[in-house]
Amino acid sequence: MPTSTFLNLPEDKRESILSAARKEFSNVPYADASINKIIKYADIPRGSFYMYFEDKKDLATFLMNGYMCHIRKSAEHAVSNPRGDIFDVFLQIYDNTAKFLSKTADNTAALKNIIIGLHSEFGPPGPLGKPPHGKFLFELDSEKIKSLNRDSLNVKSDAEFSCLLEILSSMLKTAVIMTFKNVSDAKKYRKQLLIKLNLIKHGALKNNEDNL
Amino acid sequence: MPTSTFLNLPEDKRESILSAARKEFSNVPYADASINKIIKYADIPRGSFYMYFEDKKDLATFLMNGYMCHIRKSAEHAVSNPRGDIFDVFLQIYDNTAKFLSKTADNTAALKNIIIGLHSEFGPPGPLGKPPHGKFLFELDSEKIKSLNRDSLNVKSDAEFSCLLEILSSMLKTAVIMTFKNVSDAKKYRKQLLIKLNLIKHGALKNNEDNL
DNA sequence: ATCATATATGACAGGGTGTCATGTATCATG
DNA sequence: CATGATACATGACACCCTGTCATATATGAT
Repeated sequence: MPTSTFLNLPEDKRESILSAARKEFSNVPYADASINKIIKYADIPRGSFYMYFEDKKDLATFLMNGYMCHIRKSAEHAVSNPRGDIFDVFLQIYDNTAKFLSKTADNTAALKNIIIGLHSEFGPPGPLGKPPHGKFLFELDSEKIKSLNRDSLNVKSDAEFSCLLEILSSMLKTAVIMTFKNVSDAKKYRKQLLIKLNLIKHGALKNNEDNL
Repeated sequence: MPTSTFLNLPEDKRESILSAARKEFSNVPYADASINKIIKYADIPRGSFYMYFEDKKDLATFLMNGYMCHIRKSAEHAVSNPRGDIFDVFLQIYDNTAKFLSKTADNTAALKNIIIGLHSEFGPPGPLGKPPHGKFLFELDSEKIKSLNRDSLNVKSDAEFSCLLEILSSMLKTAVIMTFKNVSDAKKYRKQLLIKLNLIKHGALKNNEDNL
């Protein structure tokens, strides 16, 4: 988290710093983005940066959260107010994300690099809601998601349910990351996600009559 | 790939460099491992390193391939000579890996850090056999794996089969990475993999009578 | 008016990477 | 053997980065 000092900065200065950061993160992959460049772009002294942020990851996470705010909210909404089954929830989340991406196509470069960079740093998907260093992307509230209706599911234990969630999470994550890498192929990735969901569906559902 | 110059080095010198590298990779996470340290440990001049390797990743990949040689071979064997269904192949690969890990528990630290580090760099699982920067872990020969018997599977198209493979790959990868992070919990991760395989199995199989 | 507290600043220490000009060995060949 | 080409070795160098800290300045409370 940025310090309160940063958050209390006059808006124009704050924005100019964030803008500089977006510029740098747009230009180069996350690992290569340098604080040096950012402070040059923003024309602030080195010390100030460390007055405001802990390090690069702190800044990047903050930027990402800003970007992802809407997406996350709609994801949480999808979880809290499920229209269909649990599979549909994950598809909905994907759709919301893809929609957001195509809408704000201009400023996506920075987000893309941050997402991909942080995705690497955060490592492979851990237990839901407990990623290594705080929330990332769609590590949804495990309480809410665990309270979802399981009646139609062919899972006998919590362990099985957790595994199912991990599978779904991982599918979603892959689809989202791929979409970030190549927004123009969103349809393709949605299709793949759909296929995957269907594959897992017919194992996770008690009844095997349902199609698509 | 290391240069031929490196490969033609007298064995003791070569080994001492690799040993130095293993030491460094054991000590710190991949991102923090430094060429500087390695050349100090190996007592070779800076220039020599770059005569032998392109960069850190080059060296790390080489080391990993050495480590993974057996595992990969047994994985390929499992693919070429499937005992059971395709799900069993992936389970077999996991078992081989876990076995190898518990056997060579001493020198695993370096391998662990490299695997986890490179896993991050290589990013999320791509299409089988076409990872971003060459083969990593279990990116199996897509030709061989695509020629596996699909009769008992409920997949109608190549696209569906590919998706299934991606799911299985991703499950396996997660299990392996987790096992690397915490070898002592291998049993737990195997159990989870088994549950996941079962979940996907009952959707991917035409007949839904089979248990476990 | 005074003092404590918050904020700003940039020089600095410490570390890292990749390159390159300059050596030194090796080896084929006239 | 002499000579020139080719491969290998070396470490100083240029350049980049990060995080800290002593010092300076503003802010605000008493």
